[in-house]
Amino acid sequence: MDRSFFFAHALEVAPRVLGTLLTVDSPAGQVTLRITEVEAYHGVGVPGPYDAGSHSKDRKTDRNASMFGDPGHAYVYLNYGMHYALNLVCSPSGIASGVLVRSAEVVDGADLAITRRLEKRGSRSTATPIAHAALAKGPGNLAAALGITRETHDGLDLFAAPFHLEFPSPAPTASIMSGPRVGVAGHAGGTDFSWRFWLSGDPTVSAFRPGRGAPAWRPPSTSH
DNA sequence: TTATCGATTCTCT
DNA sequence: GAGAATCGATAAA
Repeated sequence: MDRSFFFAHALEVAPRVLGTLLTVDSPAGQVTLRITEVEAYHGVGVPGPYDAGSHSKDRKTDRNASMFGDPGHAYVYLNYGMHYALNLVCSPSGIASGVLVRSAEVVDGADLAITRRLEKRGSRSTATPIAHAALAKGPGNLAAALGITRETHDGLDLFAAPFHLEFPSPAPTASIMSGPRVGVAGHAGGTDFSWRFWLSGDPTVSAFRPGRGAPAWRPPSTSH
């Protein structure tokens, strides 16, 4: 796998990135993930429909600057004031396009991932052990398991330390599913895009949560 | 097993 | 000042 992989639009890259082995190194050790669930986002100036759920939907800002940067780099942002999320920047520089890594299976460094998850969770909950399949389930958990923050990893090259990418073999194209993105409300005209991709039946794929914040659009009533 | 709700802070209007 | 690409605990069933 080389950088040219990321020169395409996020929508093309997203399904192909499934199964990729992502390693992040740190002084504490390294964690390797097998990516199982992603979402595509794009911004202003990109061909295709207006993506109202994207951070770069209107213009370049301080936060989303990395999304306009070179492909094959990381875009990391803080969400809900407490969770970091990792994006893989796509498309040539100047075009905002990225793949949000939602979930993955931890294939190496599980002990370190557990430690980081428990550290972030704090002393509040003592019980509730973390199942292996849930170690990197959801964008916030995934970033926590890898030890990724905006301060330390935003804008970094994915083809240089501390990152390492390895293409899967064989590519698991046969079992790829797609559907609406998660947690993105208020799409223009109520339309959503099937820009979420995951490996069918994989236990690490995050659960779909309907009804968090009512959708801006409702189907016409059949009664009355 | 499924649904609801509080936590917590940054970003952009 | 509102709302956000979420998580995990607790309540309800």
